[in-house]
Amino acid sequence: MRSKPLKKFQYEYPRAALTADIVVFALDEEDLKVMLIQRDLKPFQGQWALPGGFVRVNETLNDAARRELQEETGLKDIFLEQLFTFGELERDPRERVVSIAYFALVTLEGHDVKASTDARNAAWFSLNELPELAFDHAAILNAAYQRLRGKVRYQPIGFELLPEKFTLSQLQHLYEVILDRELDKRNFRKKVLGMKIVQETSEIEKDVAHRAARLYRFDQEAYERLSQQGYHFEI
Amino acid sequence: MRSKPLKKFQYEYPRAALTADIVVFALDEEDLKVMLIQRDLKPFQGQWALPGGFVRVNETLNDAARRELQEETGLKDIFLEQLFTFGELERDPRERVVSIAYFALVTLEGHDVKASTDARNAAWFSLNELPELAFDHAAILNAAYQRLRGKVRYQPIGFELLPEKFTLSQLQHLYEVILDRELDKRNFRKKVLGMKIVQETSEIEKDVAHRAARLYRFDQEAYERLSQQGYHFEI
DNA sequence: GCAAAAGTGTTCACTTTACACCCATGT
DNA sequence: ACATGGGTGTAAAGTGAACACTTTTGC
Repeated sequence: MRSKPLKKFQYEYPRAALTADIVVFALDEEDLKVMLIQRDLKPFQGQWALPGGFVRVNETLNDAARRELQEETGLKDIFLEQLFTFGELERDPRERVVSIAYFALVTLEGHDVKASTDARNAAWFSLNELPELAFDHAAILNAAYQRLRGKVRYQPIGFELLPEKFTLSQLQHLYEVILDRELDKRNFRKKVLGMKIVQETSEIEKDVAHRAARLYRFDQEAYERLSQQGYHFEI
Repeated sequence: MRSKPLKKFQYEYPRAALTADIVVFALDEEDLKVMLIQRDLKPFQGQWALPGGFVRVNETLNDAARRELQEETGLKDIFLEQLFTFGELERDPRERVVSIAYFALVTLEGHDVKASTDARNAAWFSLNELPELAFDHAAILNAAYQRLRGKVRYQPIGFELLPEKFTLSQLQHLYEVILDRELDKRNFRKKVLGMKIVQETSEIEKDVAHRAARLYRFDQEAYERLSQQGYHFEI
């Protein structure tokens, strides 16, 4: 075993270490999933934890979150938003660590986790079947879920969980899973189409054993135009 | 000039310094105010800035925010909530500093800033007449204002800006100032009284040159009871 | 032809908005 | 008596919720 490198960075007062941890949500046919990684180092070796790691002194918090996410799970170019900063004293048994938590949304299609080189320890877990988590990551995950539930109703972020083209039933299912209640099909469609922020495409679903549904796409520009006019998205 | 103390705290990698900065809002007869302090040290010496300072390695982020606030402004026991963490690289010209920003609400009555010992540099500023601010504090302040505007509509935090007993006109004025639009008196009163979370007291306003208004108080318990029953506050 | 999901309107209850006058008090 | 804000109701419009059947497609 080699000796530790020389500790070269000295300060007048002790300093906390800074980490970024990311709660990545995705949606499959069944329910909401979260990405977890299995730790191969102490502490909590072998336990599941949120992807994340130390913030470097010359990178922004956002950059750190994106870098760690890509290194540990292969995910990149996804929706990412700062969530909350966790700073309890005993979060990490080794020393004082303050963590800036992020939450991220991703479509399962086209973001193959297994394709990533260093992701042999990464896996999706259903929110209902979570393993025990390292550190205070259960609390972070919970905060992220609450945020998602709150935010999805008045900001059009749900689309980040769907492929570019989707059916209205998929969209409805998304809201039903996240809000954990059933929605009325006719009222839902009326509302969504009335908002004028989803665009009908000329395509329909493929390979389904029943009538194929029309595909729509989220119209970001229309949304921004309406937003500026004081329009208020709400489901 | 004495020499710097020995730098005793050493780490394997360089670390950012951590600060907590607080945006304190209050309301007077006219409009929304923010508490600022005039810096007596470099950098930005003499310029106005948000109250705040370094987080100690063995105190939580909340504790740091409360401590700094009391040290610099004398304010204590007030509504305080984490806002956002600012981590751009060049926020502070000296070195990498990550700041956890808080926003706070306070009643002007009973929180006399001048009574505080170390607050000779603290003052309230109207949001419309802000001086140039140090660091990225203008951005922090703006984020706090947006948060206040968003949050006040669906959480009963506005009461934190009023004295314990208040008139419905004061409450309406509060929403008009924060949301920056006029509200209809009859509709406002109907809505607020219909929510059953303000309690009529037997008292009335004093020393006004017109008919004295009835005083009400916010009923926290009723609010929590209703919240648990799925009730959703909204103005 | 049957299973499975797509697609489509109307009614009723409730909520939101607009609006104007008399009342109580202090000076 | 007058100036100042306090306090009150109603009607019209708009929004949200409940509800069931026909259509299309693959097997």
